[in-house]
Amino acid sequence: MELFRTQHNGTDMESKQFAQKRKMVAFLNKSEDPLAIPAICRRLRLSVPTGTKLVNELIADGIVVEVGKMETDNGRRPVVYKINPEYAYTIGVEILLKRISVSVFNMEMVEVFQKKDNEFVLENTPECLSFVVDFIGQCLEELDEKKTRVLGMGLGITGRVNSKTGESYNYFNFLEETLTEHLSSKFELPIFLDNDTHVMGMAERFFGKARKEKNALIVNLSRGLGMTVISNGKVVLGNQGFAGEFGHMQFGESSKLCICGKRGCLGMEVSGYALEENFKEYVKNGEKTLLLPEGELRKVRYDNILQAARKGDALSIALLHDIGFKLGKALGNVINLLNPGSIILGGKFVVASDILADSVKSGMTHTALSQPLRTCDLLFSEAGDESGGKGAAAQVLYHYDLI
Amino acid sequence: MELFRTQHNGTDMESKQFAQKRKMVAFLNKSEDPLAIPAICRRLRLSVPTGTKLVNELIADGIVVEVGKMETDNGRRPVVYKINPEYAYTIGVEILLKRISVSVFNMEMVEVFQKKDNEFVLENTPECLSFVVDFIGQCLEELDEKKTRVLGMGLGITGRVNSKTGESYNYFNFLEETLTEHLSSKFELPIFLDNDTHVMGMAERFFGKARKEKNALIVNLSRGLGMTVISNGKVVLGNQGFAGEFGHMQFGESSKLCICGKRGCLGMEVSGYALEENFKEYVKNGEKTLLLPEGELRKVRYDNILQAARKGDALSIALLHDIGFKLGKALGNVINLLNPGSIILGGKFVVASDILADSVKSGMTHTALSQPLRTCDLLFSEAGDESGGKGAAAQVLYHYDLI
DNA sequence: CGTGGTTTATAAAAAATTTAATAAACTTGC
DNA sequence: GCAAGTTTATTAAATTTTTTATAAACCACG
Repeated sequence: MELFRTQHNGTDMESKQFAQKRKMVAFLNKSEDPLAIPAICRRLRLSVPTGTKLVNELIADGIVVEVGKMETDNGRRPVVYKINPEYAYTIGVEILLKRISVSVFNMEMVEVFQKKDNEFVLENTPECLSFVVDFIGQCLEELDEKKTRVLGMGLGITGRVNSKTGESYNYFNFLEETLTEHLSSKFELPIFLDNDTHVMGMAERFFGKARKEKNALIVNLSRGLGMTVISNGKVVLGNQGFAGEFGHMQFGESSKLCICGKRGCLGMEVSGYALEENFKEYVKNGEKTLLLPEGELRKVRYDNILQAARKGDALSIALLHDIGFKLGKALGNVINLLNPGSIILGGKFVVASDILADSVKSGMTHTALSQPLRTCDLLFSEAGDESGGKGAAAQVLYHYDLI
Repeated sequence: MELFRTQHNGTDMESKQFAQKRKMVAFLNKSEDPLAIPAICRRLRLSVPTGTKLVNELIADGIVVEVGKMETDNGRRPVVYKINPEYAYTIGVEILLKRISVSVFNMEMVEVFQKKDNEFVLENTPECLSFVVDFIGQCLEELDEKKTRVLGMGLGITGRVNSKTGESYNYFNFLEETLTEHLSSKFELPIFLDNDTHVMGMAERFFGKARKEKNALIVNLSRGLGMTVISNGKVVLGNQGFAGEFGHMQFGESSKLCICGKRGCLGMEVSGYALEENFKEYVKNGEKTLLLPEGELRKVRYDNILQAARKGDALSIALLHDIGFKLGKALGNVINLLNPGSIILGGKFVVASDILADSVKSGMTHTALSQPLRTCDLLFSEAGDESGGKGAAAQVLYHYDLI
């Protein structure tokens, strides 16, 4: 832990060795496979004897473990090493409108602890904040001896967030200090904050379908619409961390008033909210659907419409196609601007990926230039609904250059 | 030169020292002010005696020069050092539709040589390519002894370019090899290729108004419309280097057919071309203007309209306002997506910056969210019309991590 | 099944770097 | 104007790192 917790900025021998060890740990943790000492030494420009010395010290500290001997084509087989998966842990907290979850991961990002509350309702009140603090605090208690080996805690919260200052604008904005400062003082851990969409994008970038992609767009299509932009392998946060407000881009033909105060926001036409609204309007106008009469119209949520579409409900499918086409057109514009290698569609809408795929692609051809479009893959996230915690925790590893 | 030309990948002493020297040179060249040995050593985690040794070797190689003693508040004044400005040179070539220019810069980016041909007309023919090759070749001859000290040549060419592979798609696309390969074989120099807009963006990023900005948009508004996106301090090239096709984003209300084969491209409404078209249409419909009857209508170029606007021609001003407003609306969308800290307007339209500023800002408020808009500055490039060479040459320095 | 070729690992010798000590240059305060 | 404090520069001693040499592990080929 000392290796990450303390800052070594001197020019003395100890600082240099700390820096080398940190680079070594970074290299080992970023590598998919265990590494041999000669390979490590080539990368770090170190002689084999010193490399061996440093690795042995890292083993003595419990940071690195020996894995075994590697199969090679010729020559003596090297002993290979990896980061001790139980050396340290990261915490990922997801605070959504109707759910809070706390996940704890080991160095291999295996979830070693999870606790969630699906009854939770996010409100911008001190009571809600102290519930959140208590909830996280309980989880920390349950961690027992692991508690002392936590590198940091990453949070993903709905709403607008300045991930650079650690401020949350929509929720818990009544504090004197920033939300990050508040949580730091409560838990005495390094805290990293971002919005739910960026956190989902991080998960996709580091563990999901954008793992090998240096330029990607990750769309979060659930009740709202957001985007994470990956350029040069890094998440684009922008000047204040507000980047990715895809749902508030003005592409639309509609003139519905958005909560942001503008008309024509894409999110008013492409989102779970829009799906609900459109569905209700069509049904009121006498359109038939498989969904009803099971539930009352006002109780229908976009999740239900997505399920109905999967079951073949014509109205739901038609509405989804419409949304997919509009989304595709908007994405085509972003393709022209950023030339991504792949676009990953995530969020609750992925359950209807079969229905969306064609309409999104069709929309993209309407606006994207053929050259950048040709090499841009449209993929659907396989991360699942509860991957937010992983992305939230990834912020911690990212900060320590371990990912 | 050896320091940059050769690759040192070993773990031996010589490679390590080469790597350290390269880092030292990078640090010195990136610094605005000359640096003292203790400051260098702190950054490179080196003891003062070794730092001194390396600096002395760099001086012996002619790479570094002593500047003098620095004023400090207390203590002995340190001797400060900088890169020898005449140690090496970079070449920047700009190949536009109606101009070719070759500039040579020293390490301080002072132009030590320039040659241009304003009669040049870019055509996708072998003849035009050999003219270009000859033109550059002549410039190299005229460099005399400096010729042996050229780090590399960067080119900015109109049209679509894959800067990663070095291919040019619109011009000189008849070659078996890539344009970069072709030029490399002709000049035996490291060659770096990108389009004119990215090259202009590079100039703005490293020497212009985006110098201290990690997240910026640089708009190239001339006869066409392009953009360079800067995120996390780096130029966003995208998967194939096509990023920045702002002019082909579909925001427009117009349905004019663009050369790309689509309708509604922003460049059909916001560009020098659009300005010309709109002007002609209005004049045909009997609108009055100060510009005519000096020239015939079909000879009017957008440059003339911009000048007329500066002189107070009501029609030209009105048309510019319209373009500015539309541009602002489109930029507002990109603000929502990327949250830039500043937007720099460059290209030929900057002569009318006074007229554009308000209308662009007004357009931006129509689409941009208030939070990201508030901290986004709208600036106008001061780089001037012939700064493309500087940006082209910057590619070389960027490649060697000297900028 | 042994010899030659290849890669890894370890131990002693050689080289390079850091540390510590000292001198030099400069400011401030009395 | 001199002593105390601060920072840079240089030199010699101590430490660390690399180099070299040697052994170990493994494959392929005859």
